[in-house]
Amino acid sequence: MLHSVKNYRDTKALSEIRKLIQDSSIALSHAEILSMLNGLCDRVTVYRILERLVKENIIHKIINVDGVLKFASCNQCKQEHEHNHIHFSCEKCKMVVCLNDISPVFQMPTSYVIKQMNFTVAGLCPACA
Amino acid sequence: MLHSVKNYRDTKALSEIRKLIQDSSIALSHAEILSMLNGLCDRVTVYRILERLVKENIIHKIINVDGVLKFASCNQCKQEHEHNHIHFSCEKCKMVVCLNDISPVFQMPTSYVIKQMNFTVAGLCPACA
DNA sequence: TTATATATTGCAACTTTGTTGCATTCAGTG
DNA sequence: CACTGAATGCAACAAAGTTGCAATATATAA
Repeated sequence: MLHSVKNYRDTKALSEIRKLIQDSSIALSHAEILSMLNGLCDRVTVYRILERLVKENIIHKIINVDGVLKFASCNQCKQEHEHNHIHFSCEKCKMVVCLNDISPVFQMPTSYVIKQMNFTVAGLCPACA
Repeated sequence: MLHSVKNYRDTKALSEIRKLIQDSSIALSHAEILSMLNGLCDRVTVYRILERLVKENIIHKIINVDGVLKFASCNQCKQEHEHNHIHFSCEKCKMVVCLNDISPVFQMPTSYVIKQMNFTVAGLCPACA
């Protein structure tokens, strides 16, 4: 796991949110995390912790088809942060999952500088199909 | 161009918004469209017209990396509505453009039912690079 | 263990974005 | 011209996200 650069401190809210995301097989939204925390901390704190974890490359941000932000852990990421896999967003149960093994192949014009990618396929997940 | 199914009516706001999107080389957000209209109609009307135009397959919806919705015309779409091209989202000038010629290739597990796709690559556009 | 510096939090207030209900207005038809 | 209902504006609301600041808690040194 990549290490903190700054003097980050270990708090109950931080470790709990980190655990929630790491233990989840699907990506979680801010609202979902907040309710799972059961009042452990404030709404604003969740925003700030998620922001930190993204910055630290411990979790990554996914936008589902409804425009809702979801967060998932970066287990599959090696040294380099790799996000060029596909995310699947179920239209029925709203779950979002990383399909880490599937990397789309495409050719960008050289005039563009690529920094990040967000590939989302939406439809029905195996459970809802 | 695909035709309206319902008894839609031609209003100033509708034609103006349609023209704005059609004439723009980049995708526009609700906020951008609203300010370009210069008070021609209400905020809510813009939402409703955009919703209609998407439903009519005249424009399509893109989610940029910041989670902001953008709208672009469907010029490149043939009979069938095709959205499996890449969208580029510039981190600096925030512009979003459809790269209609670039279709990523990938293989999904058969257990998933695919209904729509959203491929966004972010970084620096040719002008900002 | 205690003291200290500062990272983190909670709260309040605010902005932005999007939605809904309803009375009014306006486009299209006979 | 009159009529029907689609479209609009307005107000009120809800959800999502941000910011400033005082209070609190964590890591480190003493």
